[in-house]
Amino acid sequence: MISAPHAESNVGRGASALRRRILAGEVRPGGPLREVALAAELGVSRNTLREILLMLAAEGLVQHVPHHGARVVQLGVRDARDIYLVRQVIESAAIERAASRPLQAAEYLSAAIERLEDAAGAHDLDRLVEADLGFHRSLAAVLESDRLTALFHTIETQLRLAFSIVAFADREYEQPAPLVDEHRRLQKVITGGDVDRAKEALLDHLAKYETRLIAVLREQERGVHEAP
Amino acid sequence: MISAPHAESNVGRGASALRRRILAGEVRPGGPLREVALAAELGVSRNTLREILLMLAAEGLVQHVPHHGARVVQLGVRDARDIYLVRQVIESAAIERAASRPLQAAEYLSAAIERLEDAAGAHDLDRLVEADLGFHRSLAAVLESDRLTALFHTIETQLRLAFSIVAFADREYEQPAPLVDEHRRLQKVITGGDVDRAKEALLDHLAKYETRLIAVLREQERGVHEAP
DNA sequence: GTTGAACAGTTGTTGAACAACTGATAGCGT
DNA sequence: ACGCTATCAGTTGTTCAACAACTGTTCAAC
Repeated sequence: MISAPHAESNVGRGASALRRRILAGEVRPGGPLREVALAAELGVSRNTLREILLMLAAEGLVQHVPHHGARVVQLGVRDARDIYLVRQVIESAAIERAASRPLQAAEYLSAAIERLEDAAGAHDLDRLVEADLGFHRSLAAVLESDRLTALFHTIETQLRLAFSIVAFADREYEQPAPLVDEHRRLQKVITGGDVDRAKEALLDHLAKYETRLIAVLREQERGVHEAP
Repeated sequence: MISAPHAESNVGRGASALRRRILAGEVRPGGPLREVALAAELGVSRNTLREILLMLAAEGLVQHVPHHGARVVQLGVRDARDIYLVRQVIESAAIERAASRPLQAAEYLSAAIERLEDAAGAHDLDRLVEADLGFHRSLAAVLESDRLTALFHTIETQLRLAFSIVAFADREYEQPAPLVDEHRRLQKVITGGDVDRAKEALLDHLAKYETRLIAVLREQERGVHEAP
């Protein structure tokens, strides 16, 4: 019964590898993912690669167009609005629930804040983005809903994809102090118990990032339109 | 440019067929889906069948266990709680949004009510279940969020799966009049504009069905436990 | 009775092959 | 120059047959 540590399957490994590549920007959003070439690069057969692409499609990293294969998802303004609407819905609900289980919420969020402070101290941009997302993931986790957590995960992935482009264009992350402060304020008002005020603070916070992301995406869309 | 009506792909057709079979109860929840046999029955190759299974897994109809293949999802009490939590979150959010676009909400919901009345008049149980779900789908549609709509769709599918078993055990649907009335009341209070009262009515409604579903699932789980 | 080794059934994965579709190119007629 | 269509190369969709890897079971040996 010493069940060997289950070397992950090829599609699992391949999916991780491709996910990493895409998030690293090795294939630009909208760019095609050719089956034969990718299969060779990942060292798997084409059939296996197709399964990998299906998985990443379910994760929202990849888009399937019939007879044109898979493309890396390219977020548009419409997607950004949708994503932030979902975040409003999920995270607001989490705030409501946090009010009825304050100790657990406080624990989750303070741990997240610590990670944010560490990342800010290390001047590591990737870790900072990660910790920012992590804070909100912890908030969503208060709901203890597998399905909402899964949805939040796909959204997180898509945001990471967007950030991998946006981060350079956004000065905010270069001055991490106010970002940490703002999340700390969020934490306090959420664990404070005043649901309405907490929700309001959250919506403000999200709206700020939404408009910022949309601005960059608009710029990008215009660029695509201008340069054929 | 007369682009022929795109005969659906094999995996699309196969997925529809298998979905229909599962929802028709031809494979009982928890039952295994053997690749070779199924591929033969659906008239596709095993590779294609695997893609089909991945799609249904993304839809939440099928569950993948490494080296044991796919099983029809078997909802447990925990799933039922989660599903109804998600419905609370999504439909409550929809009610809030409905307040700011009352004409559209009224239109969607009244159409849904009409379908419910038709189904009730026809004494068709399947159509009644469908119309019940349709009412709530219309409510969720007010959010106009692709991602939340998609999540709601997977939940709807899982509920259909559960109902295909539960409906027989539940007398409620045999007397459709109160069911229609309750939804009509919901419609009125939602389009009425009093968000808090509407939410309260919704939560009551959902809680009723949740406890009913959980009761049946518990019964079922006990049955499984007793009869090896 | 426990251990362990062979076994049959199933999933995981591969490679090659062909069909079907798409977009682009080149040629034709006007 | 313009529009049509025939062809073509590249890509995806799908199949097939085979083998490797894993699982639960059966059966024999101790």
